Amino acid sequence: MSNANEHLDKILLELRRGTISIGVLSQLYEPQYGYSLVTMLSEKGIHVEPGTLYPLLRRFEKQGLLVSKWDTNEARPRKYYLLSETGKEVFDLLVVEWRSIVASLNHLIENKGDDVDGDG
Amino acid sequence: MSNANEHLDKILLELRRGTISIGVLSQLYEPQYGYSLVTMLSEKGIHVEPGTLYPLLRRFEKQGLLVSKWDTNEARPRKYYLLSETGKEVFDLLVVEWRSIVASLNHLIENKGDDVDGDG
DNA sequence: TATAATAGTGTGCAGCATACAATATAATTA
DNA sequence: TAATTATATTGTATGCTGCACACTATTATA
Repeated sequence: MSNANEHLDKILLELRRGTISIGVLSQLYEPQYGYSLVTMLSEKGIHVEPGTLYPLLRRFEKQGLLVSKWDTNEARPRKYYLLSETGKEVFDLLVVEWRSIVASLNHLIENKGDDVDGDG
Repeated sequence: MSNANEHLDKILLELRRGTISIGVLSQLYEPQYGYSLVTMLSEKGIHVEPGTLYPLLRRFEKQGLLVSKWDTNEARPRKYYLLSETGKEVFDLLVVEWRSIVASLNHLIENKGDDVDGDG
């Protein structure tokens, strides 16, 4: 008990979840394949499990946010994903909303509980 | 089709989800009751459904992050929630991680897909 | 009676994590 | 050469968590 970290991990899990989509989409202005995304995002501080990423990529493709094509010229066949036009629109809007969320959250965090209101 | 907004909404839903916890906890350095949190957070840009908040508050209390007490002196009985010591620890750590996530995400967003590496 | 304030519950659905399976290549060893 | 291991690469199935939505319940007030 008193293991604050356990609860932390759970909340963080939830917190990171939503950020995966935006992280993945951000990297697909140029074609990438799943495996490269996993390692690349990991290097940049976004840890994504393969078992999370692959279904995500497929879902996004199904939704029309991504397009894919197999490259069988290389040693091993790789499935490259790329943002569609719709995907770019979605990503742009997503970024706008993301910034708004970050702003709201930061505001809350900075005046944590301090009940500041100008109308006194 | 081509309704980018539908997919956007889904991703945004996921994105906001994780932020609810941190938003709620941030407001509980001083006692608040559920209903006031809903309206207060809403004013500050974090929309939370009552059906989301109440279970969340109870879960957090069960996890020891919050403590609660009924105030029956006022007109209607209100259940006030407040951060416990553990809750404060968790919140502090949460903020640290949150900032880290924001930094990573912002970095990805800014160099979206531009494969910039200094070793080139 | 109707409405607002306040708290609570139950169900459904989405989606990540975990673990697992499958294939192909490259490197290692016997 | 053959068997073994490691790595690259994609994929699937199941379980758990938790939000959204819709709903119920209670009390105060008009």
